[in-house]
Amino acid sequence: MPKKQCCIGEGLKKGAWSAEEDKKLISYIHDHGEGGWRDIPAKAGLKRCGKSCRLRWTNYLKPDNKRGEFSYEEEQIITMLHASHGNKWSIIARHLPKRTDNEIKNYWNTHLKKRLIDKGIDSVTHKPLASSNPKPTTEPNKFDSQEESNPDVHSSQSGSTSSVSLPVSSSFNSTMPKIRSYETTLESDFLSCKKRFERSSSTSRLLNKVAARASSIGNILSTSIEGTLRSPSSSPCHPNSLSQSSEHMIDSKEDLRTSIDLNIPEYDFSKFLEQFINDDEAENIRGYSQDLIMSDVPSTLVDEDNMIGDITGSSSYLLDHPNFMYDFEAEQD
DNA sequence: AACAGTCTCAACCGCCTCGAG
DNA sequence: TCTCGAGGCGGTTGAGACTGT
Repeated sequence: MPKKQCCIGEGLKKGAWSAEEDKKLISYIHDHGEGGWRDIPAKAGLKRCGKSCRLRWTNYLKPDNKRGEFSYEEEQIITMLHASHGNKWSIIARHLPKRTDNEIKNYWNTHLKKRLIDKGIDSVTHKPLASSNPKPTTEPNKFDSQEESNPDVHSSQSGSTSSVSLPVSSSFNSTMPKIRSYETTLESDFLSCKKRFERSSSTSRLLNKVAARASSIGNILSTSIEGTLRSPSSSPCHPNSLSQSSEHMIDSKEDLRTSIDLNIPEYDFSKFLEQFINDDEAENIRGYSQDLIMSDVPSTLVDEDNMIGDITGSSSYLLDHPNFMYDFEAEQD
């Protein structure tokens, strides 16, 4: 039997869908449900191929679809997942149930990819571009002369210049200890971040922002993963063990949310990673953290209120998805 | 106002996967 | 085991919107 070719036929229409066509398709799927796409055009009175109908429905007409601006939280998730999966848009879309892979793909290509490149990060590997410095942000950053909080970070700059980008491109691995030595012992809740901003100069506010987000994300991850480590029978890299141990550690999500451990003194995220995770995975997580930091708004536009919201948003996602890291492995397996 | 260049994103293309027979 | 076809997927295109001159 000769293979019936899709999308090739007399009088099949291409290009943008009209409102009338949309109406016919919606009406048909409402009455008969999804599936059997090959037969839908004829039954619905459309001069389109079945594939075109399916794409139109899934990408645009489906009522579940969330459209419009991507939230900061969504951007963070996409960036993190892209660091792990690359251009596997369908996998990424599964973590954002109301977004289509096509929409995510478009958003990546038109916004997020450029943003990473502008920050000096390779949009494929999610690592700092080796041979080039990040492009300066739209406005130059001015390091205050009184800035003393983190001289190490200053030393990474060229010294005399007053126009700098975030001091991360040189190497996130080497930046982490600097951030930690600056002030990563966070207090009991996110509001402590705000206190620190209030008493800091513009530059240290910027550094605080970087440190706070790195610490915050690190602590969220550690709180989730430490549950696994403390469970005597668990294997830290096994997806099931995490959920089991989480039950022991955390009575409810709300408990976790309120007791999230921001009191770990001299918290050493890098060391923590080395304890239980292989080098490649540790590298990936550093990559996620770096992306979270670097995908921020231009560094000169520090908005404390938004930042607190951003941290909370990113953290909330991780709280809601305690198996987040392990889902990657499960999917890849 | 007119034009050119750039950006966005819906839609298409072609290949791949997987289940049915 | 092989073939076929439906559906899924990622890359690419191009029309329209937007922006700058």
